[in-house]
Amino acid sequence: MLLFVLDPYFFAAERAQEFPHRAQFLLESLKALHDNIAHLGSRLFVVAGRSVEVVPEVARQVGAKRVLAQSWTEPFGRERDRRVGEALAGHDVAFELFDGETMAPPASLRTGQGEPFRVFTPFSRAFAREIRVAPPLPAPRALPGCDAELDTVPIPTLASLGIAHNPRLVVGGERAARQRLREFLDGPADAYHHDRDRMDRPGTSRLSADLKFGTLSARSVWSAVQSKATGTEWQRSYLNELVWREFSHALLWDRPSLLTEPFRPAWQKFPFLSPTDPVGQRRWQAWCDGRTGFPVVDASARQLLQEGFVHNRARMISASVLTKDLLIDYRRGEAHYLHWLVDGDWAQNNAGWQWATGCGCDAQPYFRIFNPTSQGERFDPDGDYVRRWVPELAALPARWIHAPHNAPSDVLSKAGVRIGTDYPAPIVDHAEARNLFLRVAKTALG
DNA sequence: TGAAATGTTGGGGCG
DNA sequence: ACGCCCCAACATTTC
Repeated sequence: MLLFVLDPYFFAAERAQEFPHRAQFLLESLKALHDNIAHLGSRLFVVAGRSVEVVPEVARQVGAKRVLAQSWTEPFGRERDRRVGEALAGHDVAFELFDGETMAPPASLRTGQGEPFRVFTPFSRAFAREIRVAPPLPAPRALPGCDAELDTVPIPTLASLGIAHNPRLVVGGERAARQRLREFLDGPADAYHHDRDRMDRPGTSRLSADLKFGTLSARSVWSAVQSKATGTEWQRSYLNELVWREFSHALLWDRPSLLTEPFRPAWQKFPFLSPTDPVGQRRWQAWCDGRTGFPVVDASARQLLQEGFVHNRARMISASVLTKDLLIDYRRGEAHYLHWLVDGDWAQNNAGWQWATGCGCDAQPYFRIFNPTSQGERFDPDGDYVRRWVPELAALPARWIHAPHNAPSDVLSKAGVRIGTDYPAPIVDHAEARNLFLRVAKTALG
């Protein structure tokens, strides 16, 4: 029989509004799983409660001799797995964990000194040298049934959680995931290496939520890409991103404290603006709402709220602006992203934010500061990404769309944009903010 | 998986 | 023809 536990640790009904997009994706995926296995001779049993209590209880009720589960690698999932195993052992039930969240177990690779890697490039070399990614297992042809009367719950509806359905999210479930993979491989894949940074093009695979929830395993994606091509540039480039994902999971596995503390100790006392600082509050609100006056940043903020997804390049630019231009603690941005992202994953999200801030493992140096205008001009050259998410700027020509406050007044009036009324002036002057950050960082980081 | 400041070079306008 | 200057284009250094 197939059991899914709605554990309040990651799915508390009364707190589901804190992760509305992931709740939607998860429930859709559960429903799809339920429907997809109907012909296998059993069904999906959903129970609610703490895994450490309900799993042994279900095992007792059905007389199970063994329980199989995929391990979770982030700290609390890991602890949960440990406790469930302990509880089951007390009932003489075998507990077999298998890996699947990552392509190789997160502690697989070590440096010559036996230490966890701190730098991506050597990690990726070791991965290429030592890891043979196993092809995914075939789907089961049948599932053993279950006669016991179990205390199951129906798959919750979004409405019962007080969440409105968002039609703009990627659709959950394995079938939808496989279709996304197919569309990527048949479409933008072979231009991936040069289109992946283009915020205005559908150049990426959009599989992040599938990888997070397991509607597609990283191994499935790896194998599909491997069998599609050999030695091409797009393939190398894409597989490299999967190795980055692997690296991020490994980092958190070895250093659970990363969820609360920066990797680089020098950053622990970095003088970000206090959450109670009125200037900081204004900046924070503007960044969240998408009205900083930096079009790409505002586009990404609105895409996040509406689609639960942000293009990776836009994530990096927005993180750079929040931490460096606005001097706001990366952990607040990290939490905001985790709230809204459909692909919100503790390991990936944390690694991304620490990297962009410059406080992480193998992060970019603190003085590498993105210019939101020139980034926009480079990676959204026609301005279509901005036009899509910041419609009040849609009539501006590409020449000015990334710096509307600098546009000549006749251009602005022709486009129907009044700076300060229809669209804000930049909340900070980037050049000044950059200099200030460099000074602050130099002092704080030595 | 930066950007800005600074340095170098070379073409062309001009006295 | 020549030197001078300007500046674009590119390279290097710095943060």
